[in-house]
Amino acid sequence: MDENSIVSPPAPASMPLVVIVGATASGKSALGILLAQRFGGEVVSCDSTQVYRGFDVGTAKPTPKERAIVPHHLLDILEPHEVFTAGDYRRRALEVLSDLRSRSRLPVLTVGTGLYLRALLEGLADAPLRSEELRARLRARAERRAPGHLHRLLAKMDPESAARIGPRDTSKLVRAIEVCVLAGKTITELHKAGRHRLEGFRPIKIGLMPARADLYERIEQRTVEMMDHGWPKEVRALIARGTPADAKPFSFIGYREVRAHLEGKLDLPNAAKAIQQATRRYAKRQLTWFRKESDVRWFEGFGDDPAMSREVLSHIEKELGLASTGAAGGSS
RNA sequence: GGACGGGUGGGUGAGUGGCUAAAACCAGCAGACUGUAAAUCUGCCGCUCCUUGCGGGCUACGGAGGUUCGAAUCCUCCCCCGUCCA
Repeated sequence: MDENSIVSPPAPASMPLVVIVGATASGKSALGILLAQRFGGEVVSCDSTQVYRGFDVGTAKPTPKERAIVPHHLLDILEPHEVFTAGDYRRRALEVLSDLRSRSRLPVLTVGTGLYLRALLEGLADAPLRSEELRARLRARAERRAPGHLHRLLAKMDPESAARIGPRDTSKLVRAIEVCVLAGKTITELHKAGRHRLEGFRPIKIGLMPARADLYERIEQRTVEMMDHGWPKEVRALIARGTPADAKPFSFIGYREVRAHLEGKLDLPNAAKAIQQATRRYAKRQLTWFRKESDVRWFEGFGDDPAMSREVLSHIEKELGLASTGAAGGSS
């Protein structure tokens, strides 16, 4: 239960950890399965939406068939009403990694959520957890006062982060103030104090970067497929099961549109259009984040493209120090 | 054939003589982001030149002319779209 002392094996030897980053629909899942299969590994999802039980189609969660090929972790670990944060992800992922280490299985991280990966690899500052009460108070207060109130408030407590955060960025302002109030220190100070980064693992990061136009095309096509393959039915079932309308996963891309459609507020073609657009923008934000990620070996294509997966395989073999046995003909 | 209404930058759409390369929104592009991150927020967004500046030049509001120191805005003719009347 203690968040930083997950079992502490005596000086664990560095173990490889494969990390696959890429935008949504770039083929991470397929590649992850292939790599896990080939190198005796297991897939560890790093995705803020796939943790929710029952939200399958719209989150492009690996199917039962895929999950039968190779074990998957950190999928379906929460009920829809539960709150989950980057810190929670880190704790859960550390447990999984330590389990895989003890069984000598290669972890293969499929990463859609950049913040979660960073939280795992680089750690988080030693800052207080979120407080729903405080947040509610802050937001209520912000609504009563003139615009810019939170920003001015933060400027008094922590001028440095106030300078960094935009006056309209309520989410980040609230967190910065929350930290000050709860910790009695500024978020700036806490960040300077450092973070506990992941030890005992050697990340091998690969990135999927198909051409933008191809990615967008695939996003559009995949949205249509999801609509045809039971997305509305899934949402209807969730509602019937009594899932609260304000449950977090209902605000994920697509779920809000499908709901609106089921409620007769949006016709199917327009719902699909809205989803495709939101997904494209999301993919773009992911790429902005991943481009900054250090030490990523980028591959220009989709993860399920056979030619490309051969390239990735031989790259990983090299990284793992295995003799290149593939028909691809390993060379340097 | 006649009567109205309308044609504005990738889209929607404001703008009725100078403060307009032209509001706003969308799309697009780029970026920030250490605990709700599929979230939240920021910048750019006609072309071009340079000594990158609240800088210069060019092009632009269906087309062609005209009025005016000055026009997306006024006038004339033409083309196209919508509605209505024949």
